[in-house]
Amino acid sequence: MATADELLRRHQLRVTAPRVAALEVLGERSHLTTDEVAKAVRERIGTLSTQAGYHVLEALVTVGLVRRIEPAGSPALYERRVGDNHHHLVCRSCAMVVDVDCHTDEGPCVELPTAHGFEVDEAEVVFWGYCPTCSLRPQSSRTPEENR
Amino acid sequence: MATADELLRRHQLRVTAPRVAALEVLGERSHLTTDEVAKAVRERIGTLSTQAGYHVLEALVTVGLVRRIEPAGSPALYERRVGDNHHHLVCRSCAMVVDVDCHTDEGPCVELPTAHGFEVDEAEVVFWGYCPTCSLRPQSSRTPEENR
DNA sequence: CTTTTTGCAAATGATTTGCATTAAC
DNA sequence: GTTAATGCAAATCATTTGCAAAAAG
Repeated sequence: MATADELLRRHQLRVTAPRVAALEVLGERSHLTTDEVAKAVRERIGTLSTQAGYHVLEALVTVGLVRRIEPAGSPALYERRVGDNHHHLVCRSCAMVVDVDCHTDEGPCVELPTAHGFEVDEAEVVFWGYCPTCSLRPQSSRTPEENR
Repeated sequence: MATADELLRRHQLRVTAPRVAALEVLGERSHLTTDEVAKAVRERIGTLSTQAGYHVLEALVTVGLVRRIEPAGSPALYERRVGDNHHHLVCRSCAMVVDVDCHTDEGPCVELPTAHGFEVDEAEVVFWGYCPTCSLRPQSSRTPEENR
């Protein structure tokens, strides 16, 4: 796998400590909020303002190095897996997010609607339910972090 | 079709003017924001506070009379079509939302993942793209309201 | 040295919460 | 008369914006 530096250069982004650290953090853990990324980056490089956290992630999302997912009701989450069209399983109780691969050998697992004259470029699939732990104790007060 | 009064009673909700009006409004127009619903309700019954608008919609969503959809980056939208597992086409440019029926005679159009121990109860599918108008003039500044 | 990125502060916008008042049952 | 719904105010939380300072190329 390419280093963070190479990835950034390849996408015409200046190589800065916050960006490198953010890419590395997201390479290790997935489905992190802006805040969680910023915190982890701070642990690596010392400081990072909240706003810089937003800027960094925005830049990475724009060039396609990072994917932003925004499950209803929670802050945006970021992940490194991009372009493989995987989907997400979200727990209604603790907001834990799990990746789900799209297992259909014969093309995409959802057919893109051609009607309505829309130019569709992405299908976003979110499966809502309860994770194993929350199924057992539904009024769980665990935080998503505990599950990641 | 049942009247708003009947629907509310059936779901053990007190029959109040704001709730009746909200149901009626959503029976006529779909994909409205809290604000748009509140405005339309005011036109029917005189006044309604913003907060009451949130309360009313929350109550209707909770009993399943109304569905809330939350496309990334925009405020929540509400619709009366519930339980038919239809999906949404969202324009990246003007945020217009269009319903898409799920055309698969042999069961649901997306297979629910059984792995990971999740109890999945809903599959939410959002198709992102550009509506016909925005495909032609991509930097469109039209508002979603113009399209609904 | 030029352009981009970061840091700081303030603003925005949707939504939630607490509590008194009012209306439904 | 009880309980639930509404109205009002204030608070919260994620995110955006504007601009000056710092760092990358």
